[in-house]
Amino acid sequence: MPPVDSARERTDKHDLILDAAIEVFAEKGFHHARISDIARRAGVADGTIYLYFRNKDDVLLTIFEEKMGILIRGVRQALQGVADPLQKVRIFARYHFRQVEDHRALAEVLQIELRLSNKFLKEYRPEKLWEYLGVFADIVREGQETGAVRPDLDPFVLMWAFFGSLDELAMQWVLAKHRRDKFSLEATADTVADVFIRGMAGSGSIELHPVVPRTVVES
Amino acid sequence: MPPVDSARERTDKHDLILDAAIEVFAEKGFHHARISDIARRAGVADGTIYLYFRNKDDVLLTIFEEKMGILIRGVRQALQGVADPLQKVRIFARYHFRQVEDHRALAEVLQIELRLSNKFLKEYRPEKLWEYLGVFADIVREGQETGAVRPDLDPFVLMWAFFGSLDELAMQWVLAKHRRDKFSLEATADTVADVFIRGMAGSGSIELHPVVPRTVVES
Amino acid sequence: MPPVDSARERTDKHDLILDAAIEVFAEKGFHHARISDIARRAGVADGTIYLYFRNKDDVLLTIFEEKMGILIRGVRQALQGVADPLQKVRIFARYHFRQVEDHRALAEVLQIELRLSNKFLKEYRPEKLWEYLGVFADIVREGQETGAVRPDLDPFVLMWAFFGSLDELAMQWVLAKHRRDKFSLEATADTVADVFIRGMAGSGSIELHPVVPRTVVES
Amino acid sequence: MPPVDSARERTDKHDLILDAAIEVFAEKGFHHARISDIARRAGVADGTIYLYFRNKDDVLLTIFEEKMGILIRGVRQALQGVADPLQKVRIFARYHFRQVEDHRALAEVLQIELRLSNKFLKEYRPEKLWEYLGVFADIVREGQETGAVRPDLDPFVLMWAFFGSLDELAMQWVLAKHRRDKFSLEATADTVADVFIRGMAGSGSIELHPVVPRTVVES
DNA sequence: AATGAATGAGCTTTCATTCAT
DNA sequence: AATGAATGAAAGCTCATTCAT
Repeated sequence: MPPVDSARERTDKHDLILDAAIEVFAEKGFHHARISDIARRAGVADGTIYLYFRNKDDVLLTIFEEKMGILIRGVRQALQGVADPLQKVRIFARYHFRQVEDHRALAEVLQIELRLSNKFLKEYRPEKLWEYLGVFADIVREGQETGAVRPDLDPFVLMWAFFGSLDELAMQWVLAKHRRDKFSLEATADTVADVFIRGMAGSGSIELHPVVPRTVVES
Repeated sequence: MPPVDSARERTDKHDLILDAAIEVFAEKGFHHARISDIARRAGVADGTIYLYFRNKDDVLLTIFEEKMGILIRGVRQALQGVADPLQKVRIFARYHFRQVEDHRALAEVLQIELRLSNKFLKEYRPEKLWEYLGVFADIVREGQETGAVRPDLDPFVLMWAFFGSLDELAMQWVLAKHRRDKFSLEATADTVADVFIRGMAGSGSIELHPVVPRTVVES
Repeated sequence: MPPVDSARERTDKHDLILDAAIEVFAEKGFHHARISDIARRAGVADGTIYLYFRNKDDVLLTIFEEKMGILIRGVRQALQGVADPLQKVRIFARYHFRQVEDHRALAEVLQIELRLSNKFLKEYRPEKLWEYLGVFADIVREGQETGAVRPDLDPFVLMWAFFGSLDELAMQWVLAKHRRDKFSLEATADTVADVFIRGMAGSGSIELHPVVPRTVVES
Repeated sequence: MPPVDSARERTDKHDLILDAAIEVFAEKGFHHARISDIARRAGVADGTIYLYFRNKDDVLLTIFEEKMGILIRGVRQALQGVADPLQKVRIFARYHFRQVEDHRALAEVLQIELRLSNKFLKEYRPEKLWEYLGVFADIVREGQETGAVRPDLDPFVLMWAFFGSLDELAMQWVLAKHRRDKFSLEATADTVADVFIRGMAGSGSIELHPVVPRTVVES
């Protein structure tokens, strides 16, 4: 993920609080993090947090919204100038894991703590996530138009399957911190990309594996 | 999923409480479910729950342990007699989604509520999950020995990638209940299986294995 | 007011808490009384209060409800066997002030603290108060039927005027505790009764003061 | 009530704030009214209020002090030129209720919100109220000197009894706004006056004083 | 084994008030 | 005089857990 605030004043309370919250959430977990912990870390009073955010949930959700925005801009930029859809898949995977690796605390919050929030999972519509994944879905659709991607694959299903793989591996990588068995995210990115690229590829692109007709499966 | 415990009486307090808990957790969420809710639903006193479980977390974890045990036995049985590793992948996917579809309340608890428990994500070692996924990792290893699966793929990475796909799609399917846009898990199983089978397959291996009819899975 | 619990166990938590609350409310005021103050005084845990009452307001309202019930039964009993409506007015006044005098803490709560509760003044319908005052309104109506009370007086207005007088004097007597100028409630009862009896009396009963026709006033 | 402050500019912050406060207190209640609400309504900054008033309580108390001052001057003026003490009682009652009727928001604040303030009831000495009621007590004493009022009545007791009646009825009238059963304060004034006049009158005094037409009061 | 009344720790949020500008 | 961003104290209520019966 790109630097959160490349050249702005560090005293802006909004950012100050969010950055403190990311650290505290990553350390203690959302549920166990007290507002006063965040306030102390940010160097402001408890009440100040409520001048910038509605409540504790809002702090978490804002982290999600703002950081996802950055993520979306980042992945679009990384894909710029790349023509081959399958190549884009690899870039997407690498980009995703790179962000996780470069922003561990943030990744931990996004990967784990966000999911601990009832509000997030059940009430909130994570449109920013959909937008992020929409970038991938567009790659699929584009590939299907050029014949690079098999036309029988549902972009919606493929999108969640791809994200599920990235997300689960990122989760395991983050959790590995608490255990002792870290693994390389970089190699993982290529493995996942390889599998999906071969799995998605249209007949014209990977000659070795003819497509099994879908109807057979559904017999 | 098979009957939870075919050989034992259904009035056994242990099972009575777990079944009540699954319903309550699915309805109100783990956090908002009160012990007294579970007790009332199970027809026992609050204190009785503590005769069978250490605490609220333990109830959730026990659901996980016991249900995963059933899942593991079930998937092994579904794979029995199947020789082709790639075919096994398809069966695994179908089996997984079939369980989600047939046990919605349980799936909701396993998919969503389980992740709301700090204990589960950070402190607990979900060995039953590893055992379940180990079945898949073994398929990969086996396939690599016979040449059906590309030897350059890390079974560990592949395992989490595959599970991530299944899990994320199951999550979206469960969450779709709260929204209005359900989709077919059956077709989804085949799409995911297709992508992974092609992605994993060693050269020239795909044509060899005709699809096993679905009835086998459901036996 | 009659003894709250003439011959019952003092360990009943409900009464224990209410009695403690009356004392604490009288001492510190409703707003400044903390639930933990009441709990400590009653010798129970904070949470126990919530087993018997919905919240702090409910404790105050229950005091009102229960004590007013006793007050109503008491005033009815005091009026039993008295035939003359004007005599009943005197008995009502004396009874009211006697209760205030005998139950200072309770009177203070009912007089002062109850009125500090927004809920009570704006949202709550104090039906028990209406029932208590209804006893007085019935005296008026009865007197109007026998000719003892002027027929042109609205019982509703008279009821609130009479209660206002009693209440304000009781308030001043209670507040006098905080100042230094106590006065006799007994003599006060007779003064108020005298004024209202003469003011209410029909022409047949107090010959000296012919009624000024109401129409003149409204000219 | 006469114009609040005829000789001074209406943009004076002091008055601006008080007028805003009366409205806000009447609408939301003293307790739920926030300083920022008053500030916004008055068109000033929060901090500005503290340049004119010590604190929130002081705002309420100042409303009381200033408005009571006006009330005192008003009632004295209404009584000017009236000789008969019993007639004065009627004028007092009419004047009091007329003020309540003409200044609902203010009446609501004085009737209800003022009593919600602990400070007012327990710590504050409402000398302005005493001065207002002193006008009534003086009427009583004066009447006792001329024989128009029974000499055995304690002016202090009578004063609180009379005020209690007025106040309670005004309270019921104000509260009736929240319910649906308004009643006429005008007729009520005469009823209360009638009762007290007869109740206070010395022998043979009543016939002497014809009722003064209402227009005098409204002059 | 079962009960369920009792416990009491735990924490978000509000808002009157301050004070640097 | 005026501002308004920042402060931080303060407490009601819930509910997992216990334990006497």
